[in-house]
Amino acid sequence: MGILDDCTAAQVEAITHVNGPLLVVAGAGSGKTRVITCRVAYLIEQGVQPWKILAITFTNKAAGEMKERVAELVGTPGVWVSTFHSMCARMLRKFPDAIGYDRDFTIYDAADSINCIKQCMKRLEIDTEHWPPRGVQATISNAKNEMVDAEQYGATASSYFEQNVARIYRLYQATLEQNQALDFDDLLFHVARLLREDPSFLEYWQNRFDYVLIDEYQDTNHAQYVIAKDLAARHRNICATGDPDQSIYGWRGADIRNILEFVKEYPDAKVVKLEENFRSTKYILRAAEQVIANNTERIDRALYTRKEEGTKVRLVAAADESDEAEEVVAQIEKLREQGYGYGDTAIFYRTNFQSRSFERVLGLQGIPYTIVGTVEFYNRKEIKDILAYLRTLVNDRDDLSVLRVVNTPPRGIGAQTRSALQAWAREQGISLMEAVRRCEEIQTLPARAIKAVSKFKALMETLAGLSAPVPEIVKQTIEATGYLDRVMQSKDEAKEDRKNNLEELVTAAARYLERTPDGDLPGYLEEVALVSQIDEYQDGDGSVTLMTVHAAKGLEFPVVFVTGLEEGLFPLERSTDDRNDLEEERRLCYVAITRAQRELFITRAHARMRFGMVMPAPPSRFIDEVPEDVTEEISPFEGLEEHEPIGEDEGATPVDLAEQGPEEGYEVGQTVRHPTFGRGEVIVRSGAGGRQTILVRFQSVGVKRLMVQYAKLEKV
DNA sequence: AAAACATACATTTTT
DNA sequence: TGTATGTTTT
Repeated sequence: MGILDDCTAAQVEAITHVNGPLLVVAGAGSGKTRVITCRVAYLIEQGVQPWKILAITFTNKAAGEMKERVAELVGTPGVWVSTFHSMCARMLRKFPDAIGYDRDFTIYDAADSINCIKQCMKRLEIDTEHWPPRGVQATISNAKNEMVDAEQYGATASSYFEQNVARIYRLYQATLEQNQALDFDDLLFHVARLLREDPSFLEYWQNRFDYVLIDEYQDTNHAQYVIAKDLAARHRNICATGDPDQSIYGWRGADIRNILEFVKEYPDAKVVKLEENFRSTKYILRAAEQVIANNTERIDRALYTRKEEGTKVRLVAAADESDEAEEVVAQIEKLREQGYGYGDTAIFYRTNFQSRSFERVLGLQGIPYTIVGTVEFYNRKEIKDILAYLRTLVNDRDDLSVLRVVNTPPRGIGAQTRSALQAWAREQGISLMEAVRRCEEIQTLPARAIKAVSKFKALMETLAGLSAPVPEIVKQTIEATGYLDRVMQSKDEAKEDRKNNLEELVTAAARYLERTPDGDLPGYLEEVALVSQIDEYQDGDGSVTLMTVHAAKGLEFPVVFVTGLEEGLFPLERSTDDRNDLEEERRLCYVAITRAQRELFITRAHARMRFGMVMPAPPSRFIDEVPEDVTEEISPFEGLEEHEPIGEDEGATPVDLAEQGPEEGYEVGQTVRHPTFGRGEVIVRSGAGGRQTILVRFQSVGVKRLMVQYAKLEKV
């Protein structure tokens, strides 16, 4: 089986271009990832040593899949395939001295980072109410992505906010160093900086790779751009692939210009365009094209497919989010009659909170479903607690983690004692754990506290002394610390869940060891810190997949529901003012549509519960941008045979459809009276005839959803 | 130190 | 609406 079998001429051109810069501009569904994979295999076949090839992907999942496929194609492992973040972590662990760190530094995730910033703000006596640490973190993160360090930031800070951020940034950075910790942005920033400032670091890594390939180049930020460019500068064998229309990470510092200006950077670059789509039917592709055509910041392209026309894009307008979910489920059931399984189906939404209504209805109907990344496993309290123990074992200078575990579960080291420990550590210029070790020297501590702290110290020494495989260490930590006992003794309603999560953590460690037989605790912690939501996703278990549009990047499904197409939600309200933001929302919509292979539904609700209040939701402008000749409207409730009546009026007889003319219906603004709810105003209506549903805001009980044919309403 | 109670706030999107 | 965090009470 040859590498180039089944490839189009354009694909072959991209795969076989051996020397010099190469840009592959590829539309959605054009087999871009396959091209990169084949190219890597081809290079090896041409005699390039596998370990001289570096391929950078967007997620760890994509990296794993690519590695596997290359091994299948040429039977050679050894290609370095990873994400920017994982790659940088490995580079820094190789030369930790270059940044003045230990080899076993800790990686802080976003939550740790915010936590740390919060503490810095408290120390600086900066009001965390007025300036949320989350916002400060985002500002610092952006600066790092632009490779602006704390000093530079301070030098250019003009507003009062910026000046305060500069102070926080400085202390935050100093704290990170003291804790031997790096946040996500540091991983990139330090590597990018070292490549520029440290000649030996630059030389080592430039010589290490002959070929550098970067997938999803449209989503690289400035630091990533610098890293890719500098790594490839010696051999100039850089291959970037991407689709400007799928750039959806601008808010994270991704700079679409990186791909748009690739040819300026490399004037001799070969550019290959892949315009044939192998994924979607004609109707779906037309819809996607017409939507994205409304963007101005783009390279005009003509995508085409040789696939059939297919089914038209179905537009569904539901009454509210519950109705939307019910309608989606009804359509899923209907498609099953046509041979589609649950596993063929994906439900996409703009924001995570929208998953709730779908979860509820799917659960109620007993339909198997998988949510990709809502309450992330590694964000759960019990998991973070145990991970903090493990981090402490690897790097005991990480005060943040030590502080987290020192009295978890409670062991008599209260707030007083903790403050005393912290103060003394600061005074002595030592880490918190060092202060724990020397607690007997602290004059201000009462004997009882010293006893408790000493016990903690002994516990940590026991754990640190374990030389066992990673899953065993995790298990020991959960048990020896008394954490599990504490959970089981508590009256916490979720204690069984917590126990299961802790067991799952041991299993996860075992899986890690299987993948990485020589893996150790530091390696496990690094992997845990850098897993993404999508990395956990496994298809093929026959369940409906729920995820945000962002998470859907790179995936495809036979049946796709793009939900919540409402002004203010998709596009998101805060993105509608700025044209660039709006265009990114539109690209996001384009990404969502182009995930669909055969059946595409675009749904919306007339009203949606937000912040506990029902808000009217006008249709998204993106719906108008889908041409009418590729769409088909589905009236609500179609296919839903048994719709539960609202209220207890079991005896109500359905009104014959024909008997109820449009003049019988309710209009928005109509005042009505209900036997139990009293007076109210119609705020939303949907459906027609006997199946008309209205939302009524009652003076006494708030908003209720009523079906006109069942509710005993009278017009006032 | 833990439970009971109160209130604030959330909705971008993620490595 | 639901969760997360803080405050009071025991």
